[in-house]
Amino acid sequence: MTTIYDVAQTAGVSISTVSHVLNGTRFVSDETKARVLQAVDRLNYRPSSLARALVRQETRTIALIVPDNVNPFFAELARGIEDYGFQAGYNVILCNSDRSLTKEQAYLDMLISKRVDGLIYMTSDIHTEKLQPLLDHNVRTVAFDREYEGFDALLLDNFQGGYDATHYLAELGHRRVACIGGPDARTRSRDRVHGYQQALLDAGLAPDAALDVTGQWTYQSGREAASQLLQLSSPPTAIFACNDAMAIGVISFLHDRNLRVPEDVSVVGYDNITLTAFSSPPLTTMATPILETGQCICEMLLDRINGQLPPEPQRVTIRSELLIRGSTAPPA
Amino acid sequence: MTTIYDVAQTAGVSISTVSHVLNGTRFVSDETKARVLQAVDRLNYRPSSLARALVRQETRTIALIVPDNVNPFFAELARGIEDYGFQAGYNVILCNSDRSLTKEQAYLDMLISKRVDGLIYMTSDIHTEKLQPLLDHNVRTVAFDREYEGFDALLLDNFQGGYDATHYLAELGHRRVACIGGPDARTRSRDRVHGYQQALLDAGLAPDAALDVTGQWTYQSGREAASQLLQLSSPPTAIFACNDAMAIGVISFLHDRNLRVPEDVSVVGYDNITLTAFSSPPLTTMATPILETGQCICEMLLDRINGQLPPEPQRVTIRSELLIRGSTAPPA
DNA sequence: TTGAAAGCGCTAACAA
DNA sequence: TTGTTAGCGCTTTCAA
Repeated sequence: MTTIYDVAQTAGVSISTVSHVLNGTRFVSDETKARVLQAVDRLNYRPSSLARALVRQETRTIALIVPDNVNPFFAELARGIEDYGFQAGYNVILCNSDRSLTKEQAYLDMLISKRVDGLIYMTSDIHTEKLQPLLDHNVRTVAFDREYEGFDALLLDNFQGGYDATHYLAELGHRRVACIGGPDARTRSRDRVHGYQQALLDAGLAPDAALDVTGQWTYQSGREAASQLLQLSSPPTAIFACNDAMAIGVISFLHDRNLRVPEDVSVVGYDNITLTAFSSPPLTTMATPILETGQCICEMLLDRINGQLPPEPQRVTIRSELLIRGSTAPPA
Repeated sequence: MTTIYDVAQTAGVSISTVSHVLNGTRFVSDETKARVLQAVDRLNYRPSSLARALVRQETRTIALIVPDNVNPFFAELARGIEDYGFQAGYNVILCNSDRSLTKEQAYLDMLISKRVDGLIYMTSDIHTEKLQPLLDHNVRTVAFDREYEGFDALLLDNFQGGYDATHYLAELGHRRVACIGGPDARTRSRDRVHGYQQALLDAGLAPDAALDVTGQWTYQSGREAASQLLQLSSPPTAIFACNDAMAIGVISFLHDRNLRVPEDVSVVGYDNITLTAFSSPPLTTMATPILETGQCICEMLLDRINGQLPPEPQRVTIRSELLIRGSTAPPA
């Protein structure tokens, strides 16, 4: 491996000169500069970010912890983050937690040791104390759709989204509106269900616990929830799934049962992942600007890292808006 | 930031002792060991992988370059890679190339500088000479679905897959079978189209250039290709899309046009991404064990890094097999 | 306009 | 059974 010493030697200068021409950190005569550059080229020299990071105390690497990068929502978010990071000269380490505390803990330890400059944290209900080491070790962290004391956060307006989706369905004339929530009872995403419940109340519709079911955010769990819902003696005419994947699962199940969407049952999703424009029928959903959200999170993190943010933790909330497509209609 | 010196000091030992108890690299008396561990704990010490990497000449970090991590196929592959890497103690840096040579080049440079131990390369037709620096700088590389001289590769049996899909359609009785290929004319994935063509020939079906169209691997391009195909004076009764996303796009278009799948048109995809089990109807596809393939690639890379592979470049080929679901039937 | 040298936080060879 | 010390490959202060 060729080092800065090799370059210095073949260029006939000192290593500090090489360093300075490479970083543009002080004036170097054109002639010496040329000799250095030529040596760099001839030796095919690539400076070691490792050594640099050790002295500069910054790695220009950030990490992203998601439950599962296959989930299209997180995939798109990751994409936005990676895009923003790339143009700013940062690399991103991808970590899947599977919502397992053990895996998260293992990753946290690895990442601190690797001295990542920052972390974007999207996942389970970790106890705040588990995050303490991040603070101690100077790993700037922004949380997504979660609030931890002392940490920046990018939030979603889940209550409003759940409310709007349900309100729309009620306006269409549906009186039996079901909701498929996520598994976690205490997280912010639960607010989508709360918004649903409130909208029902406001529309003068009696809440029915049987219509309020739970999924696992996956296609498959959407199918299962739909199955459960349709076994009811008085099944819903509209289903609001708290994310798009489950909504797609619902449509899949209805298709199997020869029920038509939206003629027999209306379906609304949440997030507006790319796929929803291409489902059959295209899905009405609470559209979130996912890519932009990813970029926004990364921007917040890099701003924090580079000291452009006020010392107190920041909170930014992103709203979703109803996007009407082919999966919804008035009840028959 | 607390260092190994701090730990040594509070434990009243030398730094080499600290290093050795942390790495288990030489015998240390139980008593000293306990003191060290206690100090580590009290100071909340995390060794710097950076410093370690500098002396050990290994970072335990690998990188993955994909065209786009949102594409479900690459997302699932990435997942398999990340899984395998994690359990082996490696982190993975995610890079999206958008099939842009410029971006790839920029990433290659960053990654070499970061001294990643290895790279998994899934993307465009880069000229082999662009990869030369990887060899020079000791970045072990395995290519996916591409062959570069001097590099390990994990390949897909694209010809056979294209053949099998088409053969199945012909057997069902279809005589007008269309194919939607990928954009790149010279890549291995093109073999799916070649397999299609051969199967047509073998079935005694006349090739028709109008039935052999091109997409961009995306949902949207699948829609567009379907639109083009259905404008034909004699449209196909079956469509083989060279990946699942395009197949989903085709179904989406047919749904818009009130054409039934499979009654009016049969559709076959390729890859078996998770989604295909939940489309309406579920998609018949050439199933590839995507997750396992990802793991297999990562295993190959780590084996190469750790010197468990023979010096000559390895080639492994993965076959896909027909998975019949609801999107195919005999022609009306 | 450039160079010498200290130091970033570790590992591991050598010594005791 | 443990300690001393020379690097790993850079950046940056101080000096010239």
